[in-house]
Amino acid sequence: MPITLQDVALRAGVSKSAVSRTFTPGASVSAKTRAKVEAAATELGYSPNVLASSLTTGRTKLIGLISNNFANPYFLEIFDRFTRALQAAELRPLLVNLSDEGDAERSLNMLRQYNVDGVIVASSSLPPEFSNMLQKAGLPVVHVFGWSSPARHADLVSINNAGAGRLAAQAMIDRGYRRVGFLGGPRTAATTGDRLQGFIDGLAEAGITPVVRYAGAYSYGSGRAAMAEALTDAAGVEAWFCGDDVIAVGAMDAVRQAGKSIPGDVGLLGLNDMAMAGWDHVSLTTIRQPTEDIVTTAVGLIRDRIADPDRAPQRRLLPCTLVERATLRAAPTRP
Amino acid sequence: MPITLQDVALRAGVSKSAVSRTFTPGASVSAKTRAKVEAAATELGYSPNVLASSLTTGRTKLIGLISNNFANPYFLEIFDRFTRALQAAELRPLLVNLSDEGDAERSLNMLRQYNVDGVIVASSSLPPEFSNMLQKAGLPVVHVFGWSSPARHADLVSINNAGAGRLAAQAMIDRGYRRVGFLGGPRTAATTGDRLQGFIDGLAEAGITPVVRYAGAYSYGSGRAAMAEALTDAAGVEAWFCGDDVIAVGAMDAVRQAGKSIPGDVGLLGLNDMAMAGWDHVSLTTIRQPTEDIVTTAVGLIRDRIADPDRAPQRRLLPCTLVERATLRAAPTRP
DNA sequence: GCAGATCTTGCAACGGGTTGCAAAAACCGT
DNA sequence: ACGGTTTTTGCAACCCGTTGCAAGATCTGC
Repeated sequence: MPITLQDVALRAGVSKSAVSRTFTPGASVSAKTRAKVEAAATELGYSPNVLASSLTTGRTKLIGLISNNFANPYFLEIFDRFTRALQAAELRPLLVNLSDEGDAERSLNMLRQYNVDGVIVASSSLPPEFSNMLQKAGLPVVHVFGWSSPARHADLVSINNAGAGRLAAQAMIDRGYRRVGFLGGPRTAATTGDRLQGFIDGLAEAGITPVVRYAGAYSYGSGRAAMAEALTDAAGVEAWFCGDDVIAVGAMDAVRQAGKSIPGDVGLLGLNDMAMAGWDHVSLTTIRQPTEDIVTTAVGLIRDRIADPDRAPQRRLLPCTLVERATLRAAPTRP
Repeated sequence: MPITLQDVALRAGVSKSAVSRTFTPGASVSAKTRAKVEAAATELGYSPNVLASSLTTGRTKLIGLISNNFANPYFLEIFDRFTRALQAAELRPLLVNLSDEGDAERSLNMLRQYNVDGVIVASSSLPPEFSNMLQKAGLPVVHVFGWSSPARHADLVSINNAGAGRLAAQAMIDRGYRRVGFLGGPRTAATTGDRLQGFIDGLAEAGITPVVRYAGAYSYGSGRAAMAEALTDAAGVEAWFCGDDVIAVGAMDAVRQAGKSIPGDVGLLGLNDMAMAGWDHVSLTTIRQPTEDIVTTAVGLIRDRIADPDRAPQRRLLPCTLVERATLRAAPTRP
């Protein structure tokens, strides 16, 4: 049923090789043959079978896009951008949902079965070991949205999490908050520790030590539950730096549920700047990740690494900025 | 570098065929050979190359998952469920972002190049013609979340949109609303018309004719803008049936922005019941799509159609239910 | 117009599997 | 132990392209 190289060759009255070469950029074909082949090809509606060609070339142009953050609206934006960026680079995302534990082995297997050219691990909560495992298995991988300092195997694109923590600390200090809390993402997430450390360091300059709590997952429910607990548990805290916007939104509801006002009674600072953070009723003051940059950088890195699998692990840390909205009280304007 | 069938055959001291057959369910291999092969395979860490086998079998176990709804948080849930359901069926989602127009042709081409076994079009705003085009090109396709009555080519899984419209009408009537509006999704979306028709029909029984407005897209911004306009434009409306939850959330903010209360001054009814609809500060009264059912049904259909490409187009319409929350006033309890 | 250099082109082998077919092996009943 | 079945097995061709190689065609310069 589908048109093959053979069919086109026959129709154009040339050999298979000639047809193959017309579709291979940089191969040697005369203008005459090329014309004949192209005519025949469009006539027949032929498009080469990538998978068959991958057998000999070893390239499938398939990129595994792995994540386990399917409860965090921010990741819809991530997927949107990644799919576009990959498509623009003529690459195809094979989406892998790693929400269910224990699939790591099977996923690796799968990715090898499909001969993916590379893997993008887009997750803040998958352990670096996972990326390293893939990398060791010979797959080019770039890890996005995670970072644990010692890991030096897979390529990495991330924000400077410690820097973001310090930025958050500065925002708190500028606004005169003294009793401050950190409501991190999952304790196991590589990023959480870095953010906390930066936060602690930044606050230390003002002689402040933050209260520390964790949400169990990057989700509304976890943020809400964690904050509900923290409100009785650590009642005196004036403002919380949340490890993620969706956690912050959950926290926000817990605060309101408790009858307190934002930012009057409790201040909240998020991280990500997902679209929803800008919605009127959310208006979350937050630290923006340069999502677009992160994505294009990641796609660039994966292409580079595919081209040269042996080069040293790369690391790109992109800067964040504070986005002022309505969940922290205003900073006093300086004269 | 990667282990091949050949390697395993050599190691196990059998022919390639024997190895191939041990990995083909239902093929004829003796227990003895199978044991030898399996031992050799695990020893070498072999897993068959799906792509190579697809050459002869014609099956890639790749499913194109196409959408253009990347601004609607509901679709993160959709992707989550689809990826899981497909993975559970040993199928792999090749994610295609069709947000940019004009890619239809290229996408078809791509899907053919990758020899996908089938396509799931998960979109309420892609025209049925798109699915039909794929179907005509010989790809098994099931269209999810859309429905236009006359289309009878691709398989379809959807809710009964007209029914949902009537359900919405009934909800309005039950609560004593008389001046009612419909704030649909994009005018071009297949579903919008059906929902409106059902809504109109349902209201007609009570002698009510709704005001009709449309949002330009399934997004917060579109819902907000459309409602902002409608508030001056159609000021007397007491309650709106919104074509989608995210539109309803946008509308909600527009209403509040205008200084009106919900549901006091303006009632809102959504459709989907995405996770966010249940968040405290949203608490959207909405019509629930049985998402899980829809997804498993769709995956079932695509498997069936792959098995039998020539069977008549199927259509599965699943029932919706009303989820009572806080954006419509309470219905008077009947004695 | 010709020898030599440069392009094009087709052949055939290859990549990693699958599968029809016939030969070999294991089974059966007596 | 033997003929007849039923299974199991290996061979070789095939799936759809790619690519090294050598032969054929074209182009150079003189």
